Amino acid sequence: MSRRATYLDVLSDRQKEAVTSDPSVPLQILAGPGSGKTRVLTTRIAHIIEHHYVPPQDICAVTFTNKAAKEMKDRLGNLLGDELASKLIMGTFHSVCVRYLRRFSELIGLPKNFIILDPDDCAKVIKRRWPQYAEKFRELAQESAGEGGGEGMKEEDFKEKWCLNEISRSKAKGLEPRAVRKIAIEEKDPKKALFADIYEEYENELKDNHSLDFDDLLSRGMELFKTNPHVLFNIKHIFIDEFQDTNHVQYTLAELFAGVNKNITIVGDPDQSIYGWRSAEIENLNKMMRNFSGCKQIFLEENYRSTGSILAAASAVISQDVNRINKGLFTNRAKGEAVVLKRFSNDDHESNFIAKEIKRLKVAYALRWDDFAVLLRYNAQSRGFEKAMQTEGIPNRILNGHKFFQRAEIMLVIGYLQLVENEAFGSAFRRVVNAPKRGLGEKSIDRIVASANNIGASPIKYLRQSRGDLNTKQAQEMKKMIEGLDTVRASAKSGSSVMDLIDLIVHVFELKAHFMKEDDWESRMENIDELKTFASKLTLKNESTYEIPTQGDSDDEIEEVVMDTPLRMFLEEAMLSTDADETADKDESPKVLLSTVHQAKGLEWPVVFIPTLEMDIYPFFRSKTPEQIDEERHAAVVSMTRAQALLYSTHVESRFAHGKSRASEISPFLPPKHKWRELFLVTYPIITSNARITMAKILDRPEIDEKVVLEAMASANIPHETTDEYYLPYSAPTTYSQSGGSYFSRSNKGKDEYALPPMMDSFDGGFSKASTLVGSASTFSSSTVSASTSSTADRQPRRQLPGANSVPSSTTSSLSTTLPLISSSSSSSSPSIGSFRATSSRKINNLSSRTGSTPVFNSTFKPPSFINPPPSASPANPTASISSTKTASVPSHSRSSAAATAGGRGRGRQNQITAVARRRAALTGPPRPDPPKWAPPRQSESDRYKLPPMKSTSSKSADPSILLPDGPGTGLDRFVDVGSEGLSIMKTLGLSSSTPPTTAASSASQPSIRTNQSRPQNLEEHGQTRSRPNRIKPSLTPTYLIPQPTNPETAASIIVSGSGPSSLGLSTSTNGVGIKRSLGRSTSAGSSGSRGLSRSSSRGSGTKRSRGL
DNA sequence: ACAGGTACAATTTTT
DNA sequence: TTGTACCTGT
Ligand SMILES: Nc1ncnc2c1ncn2[C@@H]1O[C@H](COP(=O)(O)OP(=O)(O)OP(=O)(O)O)[C@@H](O)[C@H]1O
Repeated sequence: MSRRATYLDVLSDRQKEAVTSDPSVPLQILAGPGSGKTRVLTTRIAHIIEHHYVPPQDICAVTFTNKAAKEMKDRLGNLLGDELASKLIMGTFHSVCVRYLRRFSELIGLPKNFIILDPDDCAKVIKRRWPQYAEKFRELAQESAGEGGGEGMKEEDFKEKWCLNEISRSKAKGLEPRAVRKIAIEEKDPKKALFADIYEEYENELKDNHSLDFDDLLSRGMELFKTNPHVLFNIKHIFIDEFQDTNHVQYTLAELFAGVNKNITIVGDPDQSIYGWRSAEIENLNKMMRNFSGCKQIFLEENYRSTGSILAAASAVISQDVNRINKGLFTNRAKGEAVVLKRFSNDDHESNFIAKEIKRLKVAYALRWDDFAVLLRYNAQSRGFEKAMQTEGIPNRILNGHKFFQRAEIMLVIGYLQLVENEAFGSAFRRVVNAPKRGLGEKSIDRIVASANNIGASPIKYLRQSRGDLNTKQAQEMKKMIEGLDTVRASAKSGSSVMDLIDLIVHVFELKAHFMKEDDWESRMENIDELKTFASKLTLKNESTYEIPTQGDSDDEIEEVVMDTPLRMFLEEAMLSTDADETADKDESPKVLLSTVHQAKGLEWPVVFIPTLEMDIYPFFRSKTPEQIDEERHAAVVSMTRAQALLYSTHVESRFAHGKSRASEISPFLPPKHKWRELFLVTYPIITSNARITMAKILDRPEIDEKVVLEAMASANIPHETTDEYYLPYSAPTTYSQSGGSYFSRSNKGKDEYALPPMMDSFDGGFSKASTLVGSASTFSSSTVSASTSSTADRQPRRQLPGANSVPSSTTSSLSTTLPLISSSSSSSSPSIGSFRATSSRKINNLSSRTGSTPVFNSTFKPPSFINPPPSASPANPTASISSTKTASVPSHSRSSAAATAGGRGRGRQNQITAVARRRAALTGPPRPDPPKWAPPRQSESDRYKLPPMKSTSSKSADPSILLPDGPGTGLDRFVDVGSEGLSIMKTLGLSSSTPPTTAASSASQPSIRTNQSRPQNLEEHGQTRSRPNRIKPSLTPTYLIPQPTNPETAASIIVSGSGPSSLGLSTSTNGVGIKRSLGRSTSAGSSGSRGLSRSSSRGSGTKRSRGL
């Protein structure tokens, strides 16, 4: 009783009505963002369990993402207790379907151990046959051209991607190949007919493969429930969140779950539909009204999430959609701070602004890193922002889909696991069979598969009984591989954990040796460690997972245990999870989130940044139809309405892409300028104590202690009021004020005129002089950073990297790779740290086999001795030892003809840039420390700011207190986020807080940890030079295998105990292998892990690299 | 079979 | 600028 009162108490009357509405009446809750839909849904579930005595295992709740499912489970746990909550059948449509399919596979003729196909594997199915298809298409096109038709038969529209999408769309609509063919014949559409063939072949291959793709999970699920409705015998009620984004099959599933009783509750918002591109149909809302007679609708109108200002701005955007029914959303919250709409001259300034502003706001409002989110239109946009945050030392996390699982090394290990689970899974066979190299090329593989098909067996089964036409060596290798698989399978049967299986696979198939043929093997091994961590977290999670109730007696139970083997669960989860970090521990160090709008749906943050509010991004340039444009607008509005207290939107005049700067216009979604005055602040916001009070209220947090905040701001040098100069990259605020003064003041005077910030680039004629000054200032800043590092080095020679000063310029690029970016363990979450292109993205000659971390250098290229000190040289000096380990990755350059090769090319380029930098220095040049060559501004960047750096800047660069925020004058506490932790780290390391940057920099030196092919090169260049003494990144030991706890519980406890930024020590302890091991593991699990996870090169690793492997 | 070089292409959203 | 598909030579 009292409990019920409790949960109803926190609801509005309307919400209460929704919660307590008769469960037997179908219910639609339609409401705008932040109106508490999800809260109502959750509470309603609890209510029905508590008040209507429906057992939780009889309730199914479907969300759109795993994240949302987790969130809901947590909230339910709070309402009902974890035990009850965990019994609910809850998850995404996909994951729920998998559970059922697994359980009842035999009912629809599915093998029990079917494998979920990775999208990359799906693509390969099509790709493999593409030449055929393309040929056929050309024939068809010619024919139809002859007949005068030919429209819609353009070859450029017929691509693999299109086919894959089309397959997906067909499945989402519930169309099988036969149905498509029928339509094609009716419509006399040759293209569609060809597609039907392709589709059919695709389906056949999947079937032979014992595999299902994502869409199959839904459509086969639908098939199961249609043909065997009794498997849903117990379902008493289904709840669906974000209903506006369901597609046809999902709608059907909803109906099937609702069953004859039609007990269904859905929530949705037509204005937030953003998944039309994957066949979501808003129409489903109406369809539901039609198909569920007596369906009740409840509208919620009050927004509880955001301030008045944010809501007003969002309304101004959404109301441009004229066809929309206005839902009259309102809020009783305070108006709050104005929404900031800021324009910058280019993308660099935009991202710098965001990074710096996050730092400022965090202190000024006493927030945590995870109170901030930067919401993007598409994933690739994260780079620039990641880089900026990196530079500012902001711990961040990128939500990236399940890219981690697409990395070549991960797919390889998973491939072996898949074959252990189900050796008929041909995609895994193809992936794995020649990695490590077994002397089989594509031709041989095709032959094996073909022969196997002929006798109707899987390739492995075929190979077990016949050596086909393989040569002796190949046949031997195959035998060995199959024996290896059998070994692992036996281990799996005997109950080994997935972690152990992974270790076994790495061992049995000698994957490490395989990886070590390439110079980025360390990061690959790290990623495999990460996969193990993922596996261990999963084991824990699965213990609290719901079971699908079955009719009949309990001997099923035994079967069930066999069914849900850890391996099977792992493979499932690995395919379905969007983010390896999803299972992240709650107490993991907080991070700023970089995410796409789509993944941010349903979530909220105190502070949200929306960059790139520009034409061709919002709406995306490929959006053509009004529906598509509307959806783009929805995306923009969804972003805006994620914000609780502060919303910043930015756009730029010129964006850098594909090596070129392109002019960019503001998004047409923004309201007309005359409305800006009431909606936006176009200048930098001043942070007042009033604002702090409002913030606390909105967030429902304790009042912020003014005194504490003011002190923090003072000590971190954070102004209440800022100007452009404050946001200049890398600079201390005073650096440019003199030169830029008049210019800035002008900009600041511009009242509500949308004044161009001074950081314009040179093509703006009007301000050319000033902008030149400033532009050059910021240009120079990159070199300034270099200078700062080296000047620090000059001041603290004993701490610097051995030999750093004497680096011959021609080899500095190598050195760069030995200088890792400094960062705290928390900031290490960002994927880029410590990795570098030289080894990551260039394909490099295989060196003769290397052992351990001792690099083997080609005789023609001798690295300077300091690069490669013998490991023994350094026990007392971590720096040296670490750089030595790093060196293992460097020898990319160790090739005979440096200039001709990839590595050589890379170096050449760097030298070129260096030359530019030096020339510039010479031009402007009051003497300043020789700019270290490992941090040259990227060429294009320099091009963008046409002029050489200002003298004043360069002279300032000599002033350590300005250039080195952490210098003796400023103190560590400047970077508040690290604070005591950083200090204690320093102390642990025996360094005083006044230790200059380089010290920490070098002590934190570390090998490349995760290699990210897609990361811009200058990222690490800047990162490395940007000294961050108080951020210490744990170093990961590259060479030896980190022992894994065998039992998941141990593993978990280690992870927990080691989580958080305190996983340091590592950075310095050289010989403390023992420590490193345990801590290193935990580090990997916690922060540094997510780094590699979150960023993996889009395709680079997944596809291209797979060849290398 | 495999490695290296060159020309070219192209930039979304996800389970 | 970066990633990759294709072509070449060993
Ligand atoms: N009655 C209420 N009183 C106070 N706060 C509320 C109330 N209802 C919801 N909230 C809060 O408002 C915020 C938004 O709620 P919720 O996420 O449920 O909204 P939503 O409608 O699902 O939003 P969206 O459509 O954007 O996903 C949450 O922080 C929630 O705790």
